[in-house]
Amino acid sequence: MARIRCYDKKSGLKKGTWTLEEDKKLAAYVNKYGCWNWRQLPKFAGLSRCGKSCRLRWLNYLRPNIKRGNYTREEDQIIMKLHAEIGNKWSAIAIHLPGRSDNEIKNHWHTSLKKRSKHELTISNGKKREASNVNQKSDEDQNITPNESYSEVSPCVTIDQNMEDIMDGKCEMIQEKSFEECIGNFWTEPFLIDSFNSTTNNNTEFCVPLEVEYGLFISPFSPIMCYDEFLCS
DNA sequence: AAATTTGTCAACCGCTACTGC
DNA sequence: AGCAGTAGCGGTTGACAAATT
Repeated sequence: MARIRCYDKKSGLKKGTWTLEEDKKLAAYVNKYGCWNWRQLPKFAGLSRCGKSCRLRWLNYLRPNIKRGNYTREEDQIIMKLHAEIGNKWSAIAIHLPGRSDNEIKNHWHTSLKKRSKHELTISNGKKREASNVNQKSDEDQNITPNESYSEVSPCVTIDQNMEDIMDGKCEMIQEKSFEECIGNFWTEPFLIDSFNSTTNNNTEFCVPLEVEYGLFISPFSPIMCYDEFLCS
């Protein structure tokens, strides 16, 4: 859902919906240098956003292999099961659903699963009370309320295609690979510096802090590599 | 066709945890 | 131990679209 774009007059920072241009800047910057410091990052990436906003946008929308679209029955079952066990620990639940962000899972819970969960609980309690010998429907039937169905194959799409659009096809993006498979490609070149003080990527000029510029920053996903090593490689 | 209600979900906000000094 | 800066989490908001009246 798009939000009206606006500026926070106090901080001068932009709020609301992210534009394609902003997505491009953020994705290109994080792809190249990693998230070395979310608070400082927007300044260096040329974004008028707060670090929190950038972090959220990256984690929920731009990071590689993020899934979008309908949830599979299996995913729903996992969410409901884990929620029954651990409650609103969305980040913990998200660990069990690769490609889904905690925010998305939380939204999905509030919009569909909560109701369904209550519905199932009611049915389950009713059946217990009745203790009838009526033929029970299969678990599958019980788990799906009318008008709801799941496709055999997940209709989910990863964000990769969207990222391709975002990067306008000019930046090498990961496609059709799991995040684990991609980690190498994705993070192995965080220090490809076009120039010492700035770097240009798709008409986007970045500023880079010295720590990052000289390879002192260590991406959590990349092997340790200092600038000297980079030169030697 | 217009008005109203409901559902969805991106994004914001406030709080806590963690880390380094 | 205390403080400051930062990251991460979960609750909430609000814009928009779809459904309903």
